Amino acid sequence: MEPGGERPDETMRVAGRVKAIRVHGRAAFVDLEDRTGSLQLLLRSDTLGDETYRRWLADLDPGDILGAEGHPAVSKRGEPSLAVGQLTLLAKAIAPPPEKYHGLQDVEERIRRRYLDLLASPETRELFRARTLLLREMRRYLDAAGFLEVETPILLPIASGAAAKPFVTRSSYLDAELQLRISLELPLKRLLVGGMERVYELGRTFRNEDMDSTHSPEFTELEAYWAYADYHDMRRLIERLFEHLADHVREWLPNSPGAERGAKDFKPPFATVDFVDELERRSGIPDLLSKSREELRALARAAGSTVPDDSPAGTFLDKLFEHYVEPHLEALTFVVDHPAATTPLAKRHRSKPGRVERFEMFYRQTELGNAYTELNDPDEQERRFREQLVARGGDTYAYDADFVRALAHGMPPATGIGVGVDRLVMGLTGASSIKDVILFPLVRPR
RNA sequence: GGGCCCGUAGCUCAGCCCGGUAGAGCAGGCGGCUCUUAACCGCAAGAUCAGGGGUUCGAAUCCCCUCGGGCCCGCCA
Repeated sequence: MEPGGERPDETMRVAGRVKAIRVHGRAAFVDLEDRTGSLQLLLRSDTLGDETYRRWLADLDPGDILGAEGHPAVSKRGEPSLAVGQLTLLAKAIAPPPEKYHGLQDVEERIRRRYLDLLASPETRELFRARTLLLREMRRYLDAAGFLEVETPILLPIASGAAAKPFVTRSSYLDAELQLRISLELPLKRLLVGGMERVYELGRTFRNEDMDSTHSPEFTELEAYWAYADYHDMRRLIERLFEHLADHVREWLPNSPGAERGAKDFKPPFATVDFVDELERRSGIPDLLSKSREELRALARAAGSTVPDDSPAGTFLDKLFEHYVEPHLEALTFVVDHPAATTPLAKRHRSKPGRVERFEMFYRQTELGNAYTELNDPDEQERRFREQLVARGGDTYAYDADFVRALAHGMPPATGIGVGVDRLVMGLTGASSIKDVILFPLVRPR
């Protein structure tokens, strides 16, 4: 069609939100936007009748949701348009939208009133769409690998499977305290005992800790458990998943420099460092595995840690690692074969004494996930839980007696992994705060 | 929990150092304009300057406290 042209024989109907109104006396342009994009409506006094034209414009505000019917046309400046014959107000915007050019800038308002952020910012809409697609792709990938998605309890008598403070609530009916889960691990391993050989859960986990750019009190975790496989198998599975997601994110966020970098960084091969060797190298401290709890505590203190004196030995090793090694883990790195004292749920290493078969993934100084060859010996599991209990201070792995009883019935040798999904989405999209990838992050009530 | 920074109209910002009683753009109102796309032109309106207290003849501005947020540290798989 030529500029100024119109097809009076064709009729089109559209609906969307008014983004901008430009009135020129007896003609007006209205930008209408929906999920597929933006279309210019052309309203003219001469075709609509002056009274109708004036009444419609008088009632029209940015943010209104309209239905429009008319003929395809091209404006004199060449913009594809709809020459409107009928206009229907579908919803009135009483409150104004954010500033039309700068959008919503205030960080707090963008989080507290996410609907306005989404309304004003296509980038925000695209990011959250990408998040959903990434989660869908993780499910597809695991489903195709023969894993079964399951749902396990969020409300539990004792939250265990990790060292963290739980949220506490109550059941009126049971007249009993309940805790919100801090991990998915123990229920999923019970399913291995029950003969479900490949399971995963993708769901919300809760930890009653401080919030910052990489910690949210409720966050999304992926955990997968795989019978008759070990942590080498798991590493191959997760590396292929990362590569798969990296290929997709570039396509879903084609204009995002953050996603461009993420896609590149999540392509294998990835660096590998041995937990103990790397810590000894970076810190200059020899023979870490032969140190007593008291010696480790003194070393952690010297490195500036303030965790309680009666924390378990593994906590001090973790603190030393966080202080000496983590700051160097910029590129995606697999840290492997941790000291046994740090990890009560992992199986002892087949050849390295004092170690477990474990890997952790780090990207930009932040842990993305954690995997083991799972401990399946009930007697040793009980001992390892009890080692945690000698320490009274700090957070420890809560003793879950029924879990030990379940292991006594035989859990197949298996590997398992936990992934911080919000952090993975951050890494793949280049987001710098966990709040940027959670639609409605927890904020202090006003 | 500690340190630093921020909070001015519905939105985006200026004014704060150096105290003199709040200014613009967008949105909203009124008027003009038949080709704009961050439309434009004119007029009028819109602000307990986050809240409270203090210093001062006078506080958005200086000081203290509180609330909310951001960043760093601590704590946290």
